[in-house]
Amino acid sequence: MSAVDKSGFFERVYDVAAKIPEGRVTSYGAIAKYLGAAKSARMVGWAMNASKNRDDVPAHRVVNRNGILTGKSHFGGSNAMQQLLEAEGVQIHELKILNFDAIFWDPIIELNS
DNA sequence: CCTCTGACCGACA
DNA sequence: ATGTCGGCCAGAG
Repeated sequence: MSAVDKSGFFERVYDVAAKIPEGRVTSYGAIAKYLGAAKSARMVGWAMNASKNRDDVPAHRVVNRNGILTGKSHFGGSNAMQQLLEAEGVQIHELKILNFDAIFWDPIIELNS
């Protein structure tokens, strides 16, 4: 199996986030739970912060469990995060994903099938 | 080396 | 239903 080569929490987060299909979104807790550390959801978000060094990690597709673009503030200061998601066909209203339940991409389900 | 904080989530009162 | 607290890992001062 690929990935998990670098014994690091961040590397695993990058690996999962990089597999998020276009037009789909997931939550920090979902990734953390998939990694077996649901309580480390904060760390996932923080890993996203470091993901700025990784071009393969679409942090804009990762939101909180409310479907709100919490990390938007970290996305360069503007609503670039929402713009990116809308560009992929994700309907958002005031940083809130409308059909969040419909486009939600769960790594536990998708990667486990 | 020690301390604090951080893009969250779930439990409890 | 609303507010508060703990927890997890890693990096910066």
